[in-house]
Amino acid sequence: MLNWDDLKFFLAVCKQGSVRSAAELLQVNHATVSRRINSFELALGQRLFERTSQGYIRTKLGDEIYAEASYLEERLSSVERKVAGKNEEISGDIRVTFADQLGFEILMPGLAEFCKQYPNIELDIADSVSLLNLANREADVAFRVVDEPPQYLIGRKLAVIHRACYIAKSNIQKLEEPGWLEQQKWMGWNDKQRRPVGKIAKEYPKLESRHKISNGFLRASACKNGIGVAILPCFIGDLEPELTRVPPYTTEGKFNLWILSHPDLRKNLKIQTFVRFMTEYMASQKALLEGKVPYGEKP
Amino acid sequence: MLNWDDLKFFLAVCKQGSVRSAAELLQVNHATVSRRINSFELALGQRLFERTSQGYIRTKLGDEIYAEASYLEERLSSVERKVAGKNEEISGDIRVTFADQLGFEILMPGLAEFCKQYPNIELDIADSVSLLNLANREADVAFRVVDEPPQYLIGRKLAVIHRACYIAKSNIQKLEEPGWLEQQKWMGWNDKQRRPVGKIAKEYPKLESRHKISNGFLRASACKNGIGVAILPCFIGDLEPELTRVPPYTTEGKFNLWILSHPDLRKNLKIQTFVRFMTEYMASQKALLEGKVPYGEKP
DNA sequence: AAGTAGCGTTGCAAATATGCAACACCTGTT
DNA sequence: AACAGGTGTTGCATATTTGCAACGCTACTT
Repeated sequence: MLNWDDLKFFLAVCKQGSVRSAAELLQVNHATVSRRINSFELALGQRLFERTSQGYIRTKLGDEIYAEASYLEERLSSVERKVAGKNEEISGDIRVTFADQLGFEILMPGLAEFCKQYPNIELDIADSVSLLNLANREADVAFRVVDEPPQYLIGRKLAVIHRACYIAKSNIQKLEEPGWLEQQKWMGWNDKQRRPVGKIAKEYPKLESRHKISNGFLRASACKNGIGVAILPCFIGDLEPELTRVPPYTTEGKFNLWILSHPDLRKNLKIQTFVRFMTEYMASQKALLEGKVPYGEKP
Repeated sequence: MLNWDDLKFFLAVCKQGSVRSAAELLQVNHATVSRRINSFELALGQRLFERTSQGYIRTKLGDEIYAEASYLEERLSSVERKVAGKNEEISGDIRVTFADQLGFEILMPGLAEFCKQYPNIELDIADSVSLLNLANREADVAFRVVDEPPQYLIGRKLAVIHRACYIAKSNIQKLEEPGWLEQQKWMGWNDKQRRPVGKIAKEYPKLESRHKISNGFLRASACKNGIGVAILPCFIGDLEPELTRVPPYTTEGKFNLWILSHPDLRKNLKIQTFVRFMTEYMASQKALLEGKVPYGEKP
C-alpha cells in the first residue's frame, strides 16, 4: 500500500526541482530524499522524474500526480490549521513549581516546547521545594523528588534520579597516578552532611572531606575548577563537558522524581494536557536522568 | 511538520473502532498502531480518541479530522489507480533467459512480483547458458554468470555468487568425532572436474573424491542424503534446511552474476522497466547470494 | 586546464520504528 | 467464581530508516 508520506517528499522535489533543496525545505538530509523518491518510484513501477545534471524534472506521470498531490497538500494544511486552532482554545495560566536544579537543564526545554505548541497558555513558575503549596492550591502542578507522593495528591513517577562521582576533566590523566585519587577531597553539603553516605560513598572509602557547599550548581562549578571530588546528579555532571565520572563510574539511584497535581484538577483539560505533555517529554529525558547517557568512558 | 502517513493509521482506527482490527486492516502489528496514534495525538497536542474498554471512539476533534481525512483517502486512491493504469500500458512480451539453477529460488519470486505489478506483460522464459541468444536477439534480457560481459552487451553486475562446502545436517554431531570429516568424500562434477579447486578446496585438503554429479540440484540432494560433501552455491545450500556448512564455514566468491541486454534496447521502456525492477530486486537478495545469511552456526 | 559550485548516489554507524510476547484490564458467559 | 474472548499497553530484540561523510559527475568560471 502507498506510503502517504512519500507524497510529501515527491511534492517537495517537484516544487524545488532538486533533491538537495527539497531536503532543505523538509529539514532532512538530502540522501533521505533521494532514497525515498527512488523507493517511491520503485513501488509505483514508474519513474516520476527524469534525472538531469541540473536536477530532477517531472515526467508526464509526475505531472499528473503533482496536480493531485498539491491539491492534497492544500487540504492537509487545513487539517493542521484546525488542530492549531484547537490548541489556541486552551488558554489561561498554569502555575508550576519545582526545585531550581531540575529547571535549568531538564525541565526548561520541555516547558518551552509546550509554550510553543499552546500559544495562549501562560506559565507561572515558582521555585520551591515544599509540597505544601500544592495542597493549598498555590500551584497547579509540581515536579518533586519524593519516595512516595502523599495520598492527597495524584501523579506519576517520571524517573529515578541517579547520582555519580565527578572530577574535573582536566585531571583525567592524574587518575593514572597511583594514590592521586586518594589524596582528593570530598565536598560536603553542610556541617551535618560533611561526607556522602550510601552506595557511592562506599566505592571511594579513602577520600577525606573538605569544604562545604550547599548549592548543587556551585558544587559542580567548584568541582570543574579542580577544588575536589563531588557527587552530582548525572543530569548535571554528564551534561557538563568539563567534568568526568570517577572510576568505577558507579551511579546511585536514590531519588524518585514525580509529577504531581491536586485531585480536584483531574478533569481539568488544561492541566491534563500539560501533565500529559510533560510526562511524555520527561520520558525522553529518562536516560539522562538515570545516568545512562554514554559519554566518553563508560555508561 | 505533520507526518502524512499518520493519517492512514488514524483513518483505519476510525473505520474499525479498535486498534487491533485497524492493525489487521493495515497488515501491521497492533502495537504499532497504538504507538502511532499516541505519538500523533502528542504531536497535535490534542486527543483524537477517547479510550473505552470496548475500543477507541472519536472525540469532537477526531470527528472533524475524520471528515477531512476520508476525503483525502478518496483522492489518494485515485492516485493509486492512475499509476496502476500506467502500469497496464506497459504490455507485450519480454524474453528472458537464465541458467535453471538461478531460477528456482532466486529469480522466480522477483519475476512473479514483476508480473503482479505489470499485469499486461507476458514473460517468455528460456533456460539457457549461452550468451549467443542475446546477441542474435533470441532473448531480450539475460541473467548470466560471467567475469566481464562482452562489449556488445550492456548491463550491470548484480552480485558475486559465493559457494561453500556442505554436509547433511543429520551428520552434524559426527563432525565432533576426530577424523570423521577426513573420511568423507567430495562429489565432483564430471571426469575432468573430479575435485574442486581454488580457495575452498584448500580448506579441506584431506578429502578424497568419489561420485560425479553434473547437476547442482542433484548434487545438493545427494549431499542431503549423506552421500558426501558437496560444494554448492550458498543460495542453494543456505536455503536448504537439511544442509549445513562444514567448518571453517569459508565461502568463496568466484562468480559474477550479471543482468545483460542488447544496446539496441536501451531506450525501450518495457525492457528498461524490467531491468530496473530486477536489479533492485536482486539487490535485496544480495546477502543470500554472497553467503552472508546468518543460519544456525556461523555466517 | 584547473578550480569551484552545483547536482545525486552510496557505505557505514547511529537513531528510530516495528514485531513479538507478556501483561493488565473489561465484558459477558459458563 | 472462574473463564474465554475481547480490548490497549509495554519491555526487549530486531529491522528499517536516517544522517553523515566521502564520492563521482556536470556546468560554469578563472
